[in-house]
Amino acid sequence: MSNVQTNSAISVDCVIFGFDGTALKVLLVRRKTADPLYHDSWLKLPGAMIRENETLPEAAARVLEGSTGLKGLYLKQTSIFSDPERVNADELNWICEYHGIHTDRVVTVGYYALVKLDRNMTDYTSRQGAVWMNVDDIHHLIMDHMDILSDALTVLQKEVLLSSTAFQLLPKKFTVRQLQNLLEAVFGIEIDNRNFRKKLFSSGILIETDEMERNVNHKPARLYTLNKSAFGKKGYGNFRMLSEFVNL
Amino acid sequence: MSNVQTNSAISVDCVIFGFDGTALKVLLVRRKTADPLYHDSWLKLPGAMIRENETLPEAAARVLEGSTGLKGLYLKQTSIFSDPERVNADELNWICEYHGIHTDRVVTVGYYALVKLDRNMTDYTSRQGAVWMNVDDIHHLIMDHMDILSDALTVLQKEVLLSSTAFQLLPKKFTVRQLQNLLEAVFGIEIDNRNFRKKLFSSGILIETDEMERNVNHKPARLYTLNKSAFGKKGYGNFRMLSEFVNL
DNA sequence: ACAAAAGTGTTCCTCTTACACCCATGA
DNA sequence: TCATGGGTGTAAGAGGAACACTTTTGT
Repeated sequence: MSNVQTNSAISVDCVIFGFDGTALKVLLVRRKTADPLYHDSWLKLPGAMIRENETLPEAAARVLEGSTGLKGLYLKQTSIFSDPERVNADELNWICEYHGIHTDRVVTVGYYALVKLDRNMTDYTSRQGAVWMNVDDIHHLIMDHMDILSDALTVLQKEVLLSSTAFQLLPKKFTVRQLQNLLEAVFGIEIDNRNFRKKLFSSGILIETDEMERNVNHKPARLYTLNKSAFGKKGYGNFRMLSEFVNL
Repeated sequence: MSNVQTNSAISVDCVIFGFDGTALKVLLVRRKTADPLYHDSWLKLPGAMIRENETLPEAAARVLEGSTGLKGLYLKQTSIFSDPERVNADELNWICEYHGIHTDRVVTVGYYALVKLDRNMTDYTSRQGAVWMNVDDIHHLIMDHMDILSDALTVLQKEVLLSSTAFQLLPKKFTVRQLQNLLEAVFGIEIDNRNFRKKLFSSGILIETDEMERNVNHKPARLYTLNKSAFGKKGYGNFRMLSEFVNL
């Protein structure tokens, strides 16, 4: 009864989704190493080891704050990646050296976060040397980070369908077209603009403001805010879902 | 840079859902201890510590096989419970003693499994001293097992809505009424039988067999099987969802 | 014969779909 | 004045909701 594993290190890796009004992007960082061997596999998801007396969501929030400079962002756990072979010997060495620790095994927990991609955000992240890549253009990441990313995208899609999660990717005041673009980007579909507006307005989930877009070289669009009370709280029953507006 | 936690023990706890044709149940076990102090908090979810060179899904499958005698059951990870305080000092002592290990912290990963509750199953589990309780009747479990259970139920509801997961709870050949009861139990709703049949048959997700129920003291119902190809594979686009048949 | 659940159709009405043009702004 | 995306209505058809009685079996 005692080949029980007690010396695992646990890490978190964050898939930080951003939406710029048109395309869905993910924040990637470069691994810090002098070894030129890793040059073409540098890109990875931001992550960290958990510390003593820290919960996983706390660790993920710490990574998130480090990457974006913001606290209190939307954050949700996806899956755990626990294959004893997920980190090979070289990578384990790198990790132990980099963190100054000794461990036999690293299990990682995926989180995804949603941020509003504006100028402040891109300024901050580029100062850190991080990059926002279009989800569709990411094909290789180190270790099993592609798996973590795909998994997060699947979870995001389900969350978006069944809750008001999508609005975490939009500014407080947004246009109908931004919401439509977001759903089109997340699901890779096309939506009829007229019918979309009809359903959306009659559903009561949007509150009209008296503000308009500014500095666009076309007719400015009206800005709306989300009517949170039109969504249910928890559990089901009188539960409104964004899937009402999407045909998959 | 080195208050990094490296001596966590990782456990899995399984929420094993079963459906008997009418109600949704969960398999609970009693903690093995001589201490009478724990008498009224004995019930818990079946679980185990992970072993070296074992992935978490493997550990969960091991627990599942131990509890039900069956291999290859549907199994899905839900969340991680990582609060350093989730296991108090007494409980940590009990765990270390029971498993013959030393550790400072136990992080647990929730899994849920779906089983078909038939006579063989209940015979097996009652021989083990485990009990199948109605989901609605479970109010207290040890440690944070209630949280793990609630979380699993929420994930189950989402899965059932967006996939063919529900059929894992039914026998290969089932009646329309069993499927209806299942959806009613999982979501706590009522469904109009005539309209349900109409939608179901026209959707093409059921294949009619030429078998009937036996030994029921009313008109025997026809048995159907699931037409798996009517559901999409992965991702979205031409994706059929059970939510088509449910109004929340 | 009785009890218990299976199985079956129709009507009304709502909601979905498909589709094309004018409008307001910045350059 | 031109280019760009914002914003609007209607008609035809499909699909959803509500609703009650007959059938088949075991006891």
